[in-house]
Amino acid sequence: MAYDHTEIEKAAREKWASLNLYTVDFSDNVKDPYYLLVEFPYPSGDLHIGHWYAFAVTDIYARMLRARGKNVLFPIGFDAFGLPAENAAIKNGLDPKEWTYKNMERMRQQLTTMGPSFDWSKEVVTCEPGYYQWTQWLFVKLFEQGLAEHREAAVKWCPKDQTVLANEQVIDGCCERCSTPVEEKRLTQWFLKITDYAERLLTGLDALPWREEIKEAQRAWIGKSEGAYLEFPIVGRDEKIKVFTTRPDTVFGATYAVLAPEHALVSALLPAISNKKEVEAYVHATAQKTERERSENKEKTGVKLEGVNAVHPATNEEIPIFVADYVIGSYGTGALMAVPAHDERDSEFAQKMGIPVRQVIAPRYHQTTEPGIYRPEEPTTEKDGIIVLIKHWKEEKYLGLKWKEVAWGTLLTGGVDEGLTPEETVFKEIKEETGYLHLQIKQKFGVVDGLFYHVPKQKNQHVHGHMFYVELKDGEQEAISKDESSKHDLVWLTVEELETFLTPDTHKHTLNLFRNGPQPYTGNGSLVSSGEFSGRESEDAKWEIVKHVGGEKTTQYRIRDWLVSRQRYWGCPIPIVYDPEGKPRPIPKEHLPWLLPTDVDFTPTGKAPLASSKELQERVTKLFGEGWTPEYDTLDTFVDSSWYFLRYLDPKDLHDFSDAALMKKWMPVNRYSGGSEHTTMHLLYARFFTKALYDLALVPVDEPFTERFNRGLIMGPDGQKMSKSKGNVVNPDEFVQKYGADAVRLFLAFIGPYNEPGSYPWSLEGVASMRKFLERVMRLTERAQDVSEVGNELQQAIARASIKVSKDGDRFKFNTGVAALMILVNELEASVAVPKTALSSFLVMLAPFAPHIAEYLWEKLGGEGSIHQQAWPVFDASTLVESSAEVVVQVNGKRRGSLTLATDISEEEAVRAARALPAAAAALAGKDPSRTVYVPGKIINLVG
RNA sequence: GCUGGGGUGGCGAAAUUGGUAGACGCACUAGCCUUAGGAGCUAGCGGGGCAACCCAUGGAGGUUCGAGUCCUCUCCCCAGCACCA
Repeated sequence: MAYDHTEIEKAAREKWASLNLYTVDFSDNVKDPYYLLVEFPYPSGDLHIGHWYAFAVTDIYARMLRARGKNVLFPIGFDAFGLPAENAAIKNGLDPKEWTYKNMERMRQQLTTMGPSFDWSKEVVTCEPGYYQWTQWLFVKLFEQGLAEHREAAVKWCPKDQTVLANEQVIDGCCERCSTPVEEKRLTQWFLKITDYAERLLTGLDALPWREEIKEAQRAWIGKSEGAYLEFPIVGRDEKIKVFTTRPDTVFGATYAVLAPEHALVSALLPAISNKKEVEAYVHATAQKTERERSENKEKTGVKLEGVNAVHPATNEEIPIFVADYVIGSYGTGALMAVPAHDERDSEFAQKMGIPVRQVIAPRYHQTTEPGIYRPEEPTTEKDGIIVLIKHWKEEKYLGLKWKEVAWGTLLTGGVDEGLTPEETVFKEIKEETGYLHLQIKQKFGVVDGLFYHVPKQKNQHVHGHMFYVELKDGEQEAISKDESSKHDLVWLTVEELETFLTPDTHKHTLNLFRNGPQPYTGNGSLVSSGEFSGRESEDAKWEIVKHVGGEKTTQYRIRDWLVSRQRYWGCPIPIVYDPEGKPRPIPKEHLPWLLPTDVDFTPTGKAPLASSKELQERVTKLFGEGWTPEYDTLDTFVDSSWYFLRYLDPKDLHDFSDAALMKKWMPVNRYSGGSEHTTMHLLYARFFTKALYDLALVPVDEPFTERFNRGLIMGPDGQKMSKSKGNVVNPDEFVQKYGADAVRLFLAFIGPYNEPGSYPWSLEGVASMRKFLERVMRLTERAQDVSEVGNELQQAIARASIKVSKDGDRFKFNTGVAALMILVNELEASVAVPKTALSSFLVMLAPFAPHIAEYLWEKLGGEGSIHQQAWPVFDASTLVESSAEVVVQVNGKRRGSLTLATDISEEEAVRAARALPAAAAALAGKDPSRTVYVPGKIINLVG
């Protein structure tokens, strides 16, 4: 029996078609419904290996579930609107519609060669009026709900092609077609208010059993941050600068305010500004910058608004106002309070501009090295202290204190006594502890908090350490008390020596500030120089401070409203017309579908192609009257794909977008398989649509997809991403011709875990080995014979495979599923007789993976109907209960051998048997084990 | 930089609640069969050692009778976000 895969595959497909195997029966109320969804393809015209990976592997699961008695909906369609069709039109003068339909026809043929069990009767094509009229209807629903808005916004513009570009057409700030740097242009655009759903899109994630990776990517995209609005009045004016901050606890450290160049206040303040020209020039220069230039050059720039000042809301001090492009106009309020001591960007800007830095939070160190590890369980006393770095009067050396009682190297320290300032304490302590008399405080580094266990005093201390740098003027010294000199030795060290000498982290911190200059501290800690809040925990005092300065708690999201206008032809027309006043009006349902006109010019002219249609204008005039004008933009194709999974349930419905009863039964989608590139945009948009429609009572669920799996990527045979320029592109058709569709399916299933987004190299030998496996299966079938009873061991092997393969399918781990089938084949091959019944069970399990050859061999065995109508082999639990098992014998946790023991043996007997094992006895060297661990069926550990 | 996911043979990868590390396959080696083989069959295949054994899941510690799996630190790779206040 030769394996003529071409003939076998053709025959199998004809058989399935004649039996109409894959049309899902919506009226079935007995079987459990299961909705298995794969992202529908764009009809690019050529089916590549990635399509195979997406559809053929997911098909394995669809088939497996059907065999397991589920009523499976496994639909397919085309995401048929989009740019490539229009580019083909521009480049080669083809009609986008013809081009698309021709491609779809070709792709349907190619998809068929995979042998997938799609239910084609549910096919959805987004560019068909029967589909897009409902995209339009849903848009109108959102518009009526206030979720679609018409407003001005910046768009990407290619000056060379004279056309607006979609975000995804901008690669590294350049036009994807001509590599010209993209500019921004302001146009009135349609937005869907996804921001209204930001919080629900975020909290909804918690209950979804998706991989953390996917959920985190969505969380990052939504970008929630909690903070407050604070207001900084402008001296002598009515306007106030409203800022957003997540760190109101640092407000006392705000030493200037910054406005984004596009902030409305900048132009409002211009008359009052004395350096008006400079400010205007800066604002203009920023506006000229492309997105690329802004993100490339992270060097801080900005201009001070001379002649105007803001009032600090806590201290009432006047602080300067700057305009700087490191502030993003569209985030928060487009203005911020700058705290250079506690924000990296503000620190950088302040250093460049020479703006004062004010520390308001003390960095905190818990001592984590011996001696003096902080003991959180014991009480802690708080006090102020000093940490002083002292320079020698002649040499480049600094004073270290080497403690005698403990292995502790420090700078000079001391407690600040009642009534003394830290500065006074510096003079006092230096004199007392070292005897040096003449010195000068050169630098103050602010405050650092140290929490440590004071070994001599035997208690925890929390010291607010005021850091100083002091230079001795000369070596003149008076005698110090015995008491002082007995505690420590004075040593003069270089900076490098000091670094390893110092024990407490706070002292290392002091040295670091001396060597590297001020660094912003962005953590939490005790507040200092913060008026009545000084000494408080920054985190605890945060919201009280907001209240104190008259601020308002608020939450900001990074996610922006979804811009859905595209100045493109091949898309769903936006169902809007403008009345003579220019007000947008939704197109009434009776005029839907609002057809895409055909008399248009696609050549990029800087205007939307629909504007060139005479028919469209005539249509509007005829239906709505003189003075009414059409909307010329079309919808982003992500809108089309945000609800297609609802349409699959009722693709031909002329009266509604879907069927309420069917949605109730089939939604949410049980499992959605797709690519990781759709983790944020598509998945968020589809979730947003579902939630919005749920609120309109149009959809019965508020999350569309219960499970989501991102599949991996197939790389070229060289392990590199496939690309024409590398010449490593794998053409699936070649392999299908040579080895057959079943071998290709098996290999794709076997190549790696399907439940994680890894990348797997294609391998010629790998596909060939799957072909060999299938040939072995054929030879095995030839050996099959009628045997009255299947042996127990074979029965168990089949049961093991059945459980393993279905469990692995549920986890989307087809690689180990295939391995289990291979193991079963190995066992069948090894058995003297191959019972037909055993082989049938195997073929039913192989069928989801290799549907064609399984069908063929099923017939050879004389099976009735189609193998794809057969039930998955299910076994009684008792089949798997084994009377004996191999148990590993360990001595002190090391393997010394193994025993085959009855599973119901007592621990005592098991241990006796283990001790009788020569290797175990030798390892025990005649001694009795002090303890034994027995895990039945697994392990016996004798601990000596 | 931040967040998330990972590091296991020459390669793709396996490993329920902690319980024989490397299943299954590729490549490779030896042998058999064959006119021949890009076929088939048998055996081997983490490292060291004649062997008993010893060492091995990025590295260092720890918990445990027992750790790829749990904890702490650290290095490296991948992905997402990134001047988001």
